[in-house]
Amino acid sequence: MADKSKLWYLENFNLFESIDQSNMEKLNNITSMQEIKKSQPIYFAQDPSNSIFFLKKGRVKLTRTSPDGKEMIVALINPGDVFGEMSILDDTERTDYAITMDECLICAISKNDFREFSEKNPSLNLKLTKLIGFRMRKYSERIEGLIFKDAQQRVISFLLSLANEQGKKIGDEIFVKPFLTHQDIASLTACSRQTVNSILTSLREDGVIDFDRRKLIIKNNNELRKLSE
Amino acid sequence: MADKSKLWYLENFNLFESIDQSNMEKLNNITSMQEIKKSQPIYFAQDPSNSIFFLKKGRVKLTRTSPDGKEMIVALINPGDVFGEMSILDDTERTDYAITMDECLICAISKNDFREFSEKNPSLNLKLTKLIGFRMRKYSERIEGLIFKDAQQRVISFLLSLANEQGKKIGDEIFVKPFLTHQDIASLTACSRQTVNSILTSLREDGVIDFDRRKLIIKNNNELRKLSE
DNA sequence: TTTACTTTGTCATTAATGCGACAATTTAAT
DNA sequence: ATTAAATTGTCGCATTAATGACAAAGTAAA
Repeated sequence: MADKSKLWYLENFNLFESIDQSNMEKLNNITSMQEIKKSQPIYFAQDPSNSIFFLKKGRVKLTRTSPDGKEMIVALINPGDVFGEMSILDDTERTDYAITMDECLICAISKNDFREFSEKNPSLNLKLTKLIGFRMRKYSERIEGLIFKDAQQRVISFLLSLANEQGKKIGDEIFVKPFLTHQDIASLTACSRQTVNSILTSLREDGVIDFDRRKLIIKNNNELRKLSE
Repeated sequence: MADKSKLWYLENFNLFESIDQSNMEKLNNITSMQEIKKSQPIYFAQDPSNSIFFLKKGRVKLTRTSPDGKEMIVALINPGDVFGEMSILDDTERTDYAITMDECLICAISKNDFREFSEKNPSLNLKLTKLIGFRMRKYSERIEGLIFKDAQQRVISFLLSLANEQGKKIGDEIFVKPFLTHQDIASLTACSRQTVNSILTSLREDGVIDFDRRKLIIKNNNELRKLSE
């Protein structure tokens, strides 16, 4: 199931994969490529949302900030992912803030160009529809998690999805190179930094994970999965 | 802003509004109308999702249940609203459970018929896209609320949206005929029934609302709005 | 190397909310 | 009309997780 969903993702959401050569060139013309340094904003909340982005290299995080300054991470964007696609559905301003976490290579397409292009490429349209459906499902899973799960279950669910997306299986264990601070994990799972720390520590004590500043290892995937439900 | 959003809703999401007479008849042919009694299921979780529904009369609630039996209300559906439209984006099974709250008149269209029909009616397609965008925004507002707001703020936000959608303004006050139990409000706002009760009671003590079993009155909208932020 | 800054780890305290219990009230069913 | 069931109102207690504080460890900068 975990692997299946990853595969499915790759097959379905590499948005431009099935575009033929001649269209690919047209696409290239309406596209601008940019290298962006670490910790640079891509767009801000309240910006007009008139582009869709495609991340070639690096990592991006989308965040939202509460009136009193708390940060929530809406999503982590990995190479191959699309982001900012709400602009196609909706002419309202951006509600989130996009910032690079690494040096990034980002491809941008204006909303209008994209609409025009996708009208002539039905397969792209279909993929976009699937992408939107996927996003909706993600959102509703998140709502469900916030309502039904406690902090530990949410953190574990996050670890599992991280392992699924970024992990390398070595024997029974899954290795992940950590690139998120505890504060990041807290902003992703809606709890405090200290709570994240104590959850991780107690999971390590129980032997289901191991971690330090340079590695994160899922030692007992099944047990973790049980704990997350 | 509140009124604007209601108007916008009516103009944009009365999905079939701008369909012309001849197409309306075609639509009628691929549509089945059903009267359903109070407290009857329309579909269950895990059902194949192959229809879209259009509520003509009555009220429907969409719920989801946690493994240990807690209920969350995903959405309340009012006359004029579409529901089950995720089926268009997505061929997976239903994740929610739809049940009537009143005697209802419901119009159903098979997913495939709808797709076919909407291909020939670009305006419908556009509306559908807007609807999806609207749903996404709703979802992300809900996530934000769950993360940034406490129980009282969430309950108040709910009261405000209820007043906005169902309320009748009389002078400075807004009257709403209550049709939800405290437990329902709890399931909508992700807190316990007792917490809802004590929040409502304390708001009544402060004079910003009034309520009993037959009425709910928003006495001080501005104050409520302030409290919800 | 020295210094400043960020991140992690830990603890004690506090605040928010859940939960069980039970009476009072209202509504529905017979 | 009587009885049963659902809903509301109120407690006190238990639990979860936030918060503030501070030391230790690691990282970046000067």
